[in-house]
Amino acid sequence: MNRDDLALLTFRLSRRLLAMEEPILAHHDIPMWAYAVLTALRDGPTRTQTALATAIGADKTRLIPILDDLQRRGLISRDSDPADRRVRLLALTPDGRRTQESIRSQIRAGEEELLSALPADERETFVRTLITLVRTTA
Amino acid sequence: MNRDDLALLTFRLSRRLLAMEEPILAHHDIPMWAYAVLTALRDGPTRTQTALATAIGADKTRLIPILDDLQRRGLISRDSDPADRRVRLLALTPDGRRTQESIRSQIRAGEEELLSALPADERETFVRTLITLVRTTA
DNA sequence: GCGTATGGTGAGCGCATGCTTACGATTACT
DNA sequence: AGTAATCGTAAGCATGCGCTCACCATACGC
Repeated sequence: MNRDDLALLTFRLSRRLLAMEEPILAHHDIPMWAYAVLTALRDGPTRTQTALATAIGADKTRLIPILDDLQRRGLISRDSDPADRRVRLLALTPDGRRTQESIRSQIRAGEEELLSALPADERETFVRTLITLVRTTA
Repeated sequence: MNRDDLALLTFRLSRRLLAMEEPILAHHDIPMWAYAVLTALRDGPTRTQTALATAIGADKTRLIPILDDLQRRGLISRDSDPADRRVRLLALTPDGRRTQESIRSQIRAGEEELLSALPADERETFVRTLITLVRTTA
């Protein structure tokens, strides 16, 4: 097979998908990394900012102002853990969850449109395999 | 479905695949964009550097030193088009083709290892769909 | 011949990011 | 009690990149 490398292919697709998301995120005034934070917290609170940074693939020192802004806007809560006062417990607020859901549904609509060109079984296989590969390479 | 967005997923996978490629490229002293150039030229010469930049998603002004270096190392040829002396005709040299093939086969080996965890039909569907989506979003 | 456009190139601005270092507060271990 | 490690934060360095502007050479249409 004479195809391009997976890195080049995923790099190109990633940039295009990010470009598709950009107007939606801009409309909510939420940068991409902030959205990644909201998305990561959707499944439940996170204990330690270090763990959150690792989960989303961001540098923890870069995360500080992002969390500051999300907290200031009332989209996340950031509490000291009584069990260990070094640690911050991070969670979505109801407002944060609503914002994340709103952005996600708009993004999802764009994804559905893009994926609609594919047979249903192929799109499902693609998404499932993508998730598997992200997990495998973690 | 409560999965992450495709942009976040492909962004993470892309970074990991690029990280997998990095030692291979470093060993050949070929930066990622230079490798993208060599890969793009594998299918045949390109007429205009502008077209090449567009094809690989790079800024044409960023391409200049990359092409300079590849040319200096004898991996590409860069000739003026007699039909239009503004234009550069770009092509792989035999050395460039060998270098691209060598890098590609090492990258491919790593990809095969990664993909080997998947059923054969799923990996083929994934790759084919990835290529389709890159084309669709161009 | 003139005006407009394109290709290639050089220079540079501003932003984002990976990474390092360091510090204070706190925890854990001996 | 002393030491080491961790968490969160601040500051900063170096690099890469998107993008703009400008210029020269060349091409094209009128």
